[in-house]
Amino acid sequence: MSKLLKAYDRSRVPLYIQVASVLRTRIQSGQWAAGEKISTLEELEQEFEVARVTVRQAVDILREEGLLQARQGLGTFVSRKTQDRHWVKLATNWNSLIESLKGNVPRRLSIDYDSKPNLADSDGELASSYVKLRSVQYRNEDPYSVVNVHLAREVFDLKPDRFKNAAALVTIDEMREITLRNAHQMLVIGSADPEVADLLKIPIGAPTVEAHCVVIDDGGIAIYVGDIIYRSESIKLQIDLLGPQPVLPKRGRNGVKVDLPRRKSRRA
Amino acid sequence: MSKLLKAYDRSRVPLYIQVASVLRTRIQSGQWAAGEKISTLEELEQEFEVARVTVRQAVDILREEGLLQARQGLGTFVSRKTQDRHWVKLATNWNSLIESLKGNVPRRLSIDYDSKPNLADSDGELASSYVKLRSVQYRNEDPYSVVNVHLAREVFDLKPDRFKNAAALVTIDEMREITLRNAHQMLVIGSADPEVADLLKIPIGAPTVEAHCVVIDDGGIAIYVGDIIYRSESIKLQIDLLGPQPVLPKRGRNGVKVDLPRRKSRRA
DNA sequence: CTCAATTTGTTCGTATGTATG
DNA sequence: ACATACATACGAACAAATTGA
Repeated sequence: MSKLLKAYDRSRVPLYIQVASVLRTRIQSGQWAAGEKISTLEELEQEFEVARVTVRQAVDILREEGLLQARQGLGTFVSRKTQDRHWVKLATNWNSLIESLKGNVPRRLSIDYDSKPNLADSDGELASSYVKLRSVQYRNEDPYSVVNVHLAREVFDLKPDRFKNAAALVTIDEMREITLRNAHQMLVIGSADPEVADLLKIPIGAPTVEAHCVVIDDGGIAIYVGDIIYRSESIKLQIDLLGPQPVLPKRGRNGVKVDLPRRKSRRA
Repeated sequence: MSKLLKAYDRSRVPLYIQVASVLRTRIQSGQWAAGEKISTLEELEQEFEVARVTVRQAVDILREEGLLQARQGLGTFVSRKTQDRHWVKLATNWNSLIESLKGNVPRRLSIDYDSKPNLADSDGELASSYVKLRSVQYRNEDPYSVVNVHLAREVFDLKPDRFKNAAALVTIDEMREITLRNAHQMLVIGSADPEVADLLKIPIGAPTVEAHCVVIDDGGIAIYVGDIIYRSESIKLQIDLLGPQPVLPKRGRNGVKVDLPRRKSRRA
């Protein structure tokens, strides 16, 4: 029994697929550079402790993907053109979040006028009613996130047309009449259900990044609740550990007067 | 051809596994409450457009997991005791990071005295030499992260014994003689290679959160470079969008004099 | 109590995919 | 390339348990 069979039992994914993904990672991470000759079939056979045919199946997959080229009698080589992935940087503060949304064009899927969001503990209080907006975000014709937004009805009614056609947060950011008390985001790793898989063009069960984003106004009401599902492939998160700059009130030039977070309580 | 077959082609994961994970998500998300009767086999058959037996295989998996209970003639029900997962909150600032590390006991795997870390663009300059520490972090006997730390040799030599036996960042935090200029973290979603899968007790290819954490001293040298791989299951990330409090210099009571990040440049 | 409707449980046959040696 | 074994997936038929009319 191969060393991997214990792990194989855990995963249930066909062995040759597993081997393929390990090899793919080695190429994409640069562990095997472009043009380089990779281990021989025999070496791989021994390393993974699987049959020769199984290794071949794995290599075949990567050949179809264009990552590998095999030449009889010579060996298997990493293709030259290994274009690196283009990353989408997830925003970790209000300003960059708004900035990143400005260019985006959401494709609206549906609007539902009678729906309530799920709130966690520190997500403020429910508004009396919400409008639910569903859309998909694209970047170069490629879908990269599914967005489910619950917008407090009173806020939506202030600029219904604008909210229907632009990113909701950008619109909120522009509205002088709204003052924010808090805005936060909770991220977890999930996996794509059939519907999301279809929208994002990824396999069912593929890992996703699920963001639960809540904006609370000065009345303590959750006026915006966004549940956003990103395809995890192209997501990067940059976090400055030593105090990212606080959002300063001067930001008000754009209309939003932001309450500074309280210095206390956080570490209580 | 079933609606899912196109997606199936994308994923290559056995159909019944895919169906099982969708059902599992519905239960864990509370979409199907505890005690509730779920759709009949026939309905699921139609929804997923797969054969009866395939649905049954999926249900069987969840029964073995204890999530479902089936009763002939009656239906299939969600088990009462759906204990929710216990999350590990990833730290997003220095103080909470240090705090979260203090209790932890790393199990050292190896020490390598001749190894260089991979640095990204804004990761500062390389020190002349590094010590590489490899360990696994546990929480209640369960492994949850694999840690690969490169520590500047000069820093390591100041307290070699301490660094060998405690979390490196905590030790750095305690050292008066070190002043920090910058510390940041880059997160991406990856997948487990055989070695990591074995250490974290997860299937090969299971999604992981890869953190690239860099600490730069006042000389611009990357004195600490940690590549940490978390099992993604139990990771939560909480981000305050409206200005998380900056780490104040008063923190120096603990020995570390921290340079405030510069107000400029960031948005240049 | 019996009957019918509903729903899970079981089995057969067949075709294809996966993995070994 | 071949022979073997087992896993995956389909469709269909039938058996067994539960409920309510």
